[in-house]
Amino acid sequence: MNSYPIARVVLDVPLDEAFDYLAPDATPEDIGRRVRVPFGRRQAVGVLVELSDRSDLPPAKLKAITHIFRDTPPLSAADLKLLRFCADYYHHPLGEVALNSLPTRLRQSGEQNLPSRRRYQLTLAGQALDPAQLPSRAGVQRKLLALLREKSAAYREEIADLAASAPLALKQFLDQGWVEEQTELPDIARPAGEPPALPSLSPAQQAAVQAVRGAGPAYRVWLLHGITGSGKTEVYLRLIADALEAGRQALVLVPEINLTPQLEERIRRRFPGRALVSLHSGLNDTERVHHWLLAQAGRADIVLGTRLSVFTPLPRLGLIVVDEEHDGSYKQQDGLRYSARDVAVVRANQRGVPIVLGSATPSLESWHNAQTGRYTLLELPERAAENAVLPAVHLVDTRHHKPDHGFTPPLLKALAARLERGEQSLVFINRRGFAPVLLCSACGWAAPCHRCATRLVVHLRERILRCHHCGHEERIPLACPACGNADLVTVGHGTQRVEETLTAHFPEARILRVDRDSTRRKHALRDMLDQVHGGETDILVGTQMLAKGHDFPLLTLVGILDADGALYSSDFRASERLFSQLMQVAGRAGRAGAGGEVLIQTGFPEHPLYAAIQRHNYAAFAAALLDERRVARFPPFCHQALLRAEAPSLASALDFLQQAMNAAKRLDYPVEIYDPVPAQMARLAGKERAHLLVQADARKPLQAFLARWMAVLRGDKQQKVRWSLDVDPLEF
DNA sequence: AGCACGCCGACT
DNA sequence: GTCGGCGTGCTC
Repeated sequence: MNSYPIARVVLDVPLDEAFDYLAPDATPEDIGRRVRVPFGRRQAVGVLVELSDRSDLPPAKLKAITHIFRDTPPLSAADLKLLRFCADYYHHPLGEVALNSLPTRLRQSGEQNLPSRRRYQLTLAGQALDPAQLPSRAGVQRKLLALLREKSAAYREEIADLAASAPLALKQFLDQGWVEEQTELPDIARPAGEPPALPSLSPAQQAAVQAVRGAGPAYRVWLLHGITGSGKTEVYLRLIADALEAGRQALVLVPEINLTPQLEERIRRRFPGRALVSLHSGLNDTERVHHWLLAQAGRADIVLGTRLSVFTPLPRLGLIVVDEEHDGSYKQQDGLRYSARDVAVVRANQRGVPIVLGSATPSLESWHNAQTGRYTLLELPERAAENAVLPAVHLVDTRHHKPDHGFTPPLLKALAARLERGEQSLVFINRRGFAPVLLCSACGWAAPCHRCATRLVVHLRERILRCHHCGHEERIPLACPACGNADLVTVGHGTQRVEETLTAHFPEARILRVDRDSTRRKHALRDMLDQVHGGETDILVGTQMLAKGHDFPLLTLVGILDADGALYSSDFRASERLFSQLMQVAGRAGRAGAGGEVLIQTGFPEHPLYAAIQRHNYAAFAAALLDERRVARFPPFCHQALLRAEAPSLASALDFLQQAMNAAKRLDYPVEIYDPVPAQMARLAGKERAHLLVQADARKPLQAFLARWMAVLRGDKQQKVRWSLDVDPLEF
């Protein structure tokens, strides 16, 4: 009998407690291990988080653990500490946090399907075997014995290479008890070859690398601010090299977009002989668990992945890099609504390692932290590539230059000039489809989505109306369903209409549209980008998708249509996002020697956002936005949490929130509690949504309040609305 | 979240 | 007479 007969187990259920089980043979080594337990009528997989010599439950209620999975290492104390932090900070059950941090294969109760490689070695009996005892004609058996003697262990493939009948000989050896089989986690391919010659660093890059190096291996947050093309990646690579040199692992986080492969290739080439492992949505479950296990075993040197990989166990962690730290995809928008960037900072702190947050347009939160000295700012002010200059940004005032089908004469002229010179252009419009509105010219009816509080977008090519929020599709009506008028008009522009307009203007041009619709096919985006790089395209029309990462050396003009919408949005983060997006798109122009040009069509050319874009002046714009936020007491000058509710009717959602608000006020904490309001997208996929904002000047009182409030809300059993808490919300 | 049990409507 | 609707209650 063990001195710890009780195991506390957390499970993937929305219950904020651990469950006690009898575990007579569990040892402290098993803390952090996956276990299978009976739970109600079924078996569930959980994580053993604590051992105890007693339970508060009557012994009759205790069931025994079914199985402790000892085929993989347990989560370490450090891993569990990070998961506990997330559970506490985001007020989410530890079991859900822990189980969701594991690859799906490990959430299922299988130890049989893990990637493994079979290895064979001689048993004592096998070692004692005299080859003369083998049948005289068994040459293959002799060869096999010789191989196993020489190598002490051999993989199945090596044995198969001996002779066609070698596997049979192996089976005979196994049957005789001369050989035993073991399984091990397979390695991954490491690139061979010499490290490439290192590119020389600009003075700013050099200074950044030296600063981080000089500070040593301790925790510190570095904000690497560098415009597109300033060579942030090269700085990451030098710092990763340092970490590897010191025998540590590096964790590199990237946004959820399709440019991971490029970065992966670049890192792989840079570190021959090192094991780089990726964790992103393109992997299947087997690859994912394989990579994860290699990281956990300390056999992967570099882990490159999206949001979820921030939780990957890394015993030798020495450096964290968060590329494009401002990117919204680091924030999970359902379930555990964590920010991988923020969790990465906490993790670096817990592990005592440096973390580098990189961006051309840092989030105002990070920028503010750099201004106040919590983070250390590293600036890369110049483009690193030789001859590379920043594109000239011009504003085209649409009040003077009237757009025809979305295009002003100056933009058309600029496009024509590029065509003449054989250079590429990019027309950016952040709206796919043909037109955002189908309007009845007689009664003003505009095709609505019946499940969302939004309008359907016209997709003329497919002859359908599509909701970009819930995916609902319907045929384009022939007449207005409200008044019967047959004159329905499309209003506004999307990528399809822009493509059509350009084709009409430049019939000889090779035009390529790149958006979610045109790249739905597998590898479509890659094929299209190859076309662009091969010079087979004259004009690119595209959305956001084209803004990120991709290099277009032949591109010298970027035209931006319809960006004004975000200028006066009710979302206080809209202009921050627009700025970041425009900086990124503008950065596509002129990465090569030729100075690029950016034309922005706008009805508000005097807006400070555009002035800042023109001067490529992030710092000035950030300062202005931070002033606004300070005055309005918005983040980062306060800390927020949003209670979100979803119900069949808006009234019931608001009613629930009203009661939650009353309960919150009774708790009497120094936090501000706002009235419940409908969400910005009040109806989504048939569900009415509303929320309630709470905010405080400091994290501590907010957190203390949230803990009490959640306990009250969870205790109140019968609510028919679905609700969730969003700490540090980005979207309203 | 599952997965039961439990008590009221249209059907082989 | 049953199959099945989802209300409500529990899971160590």
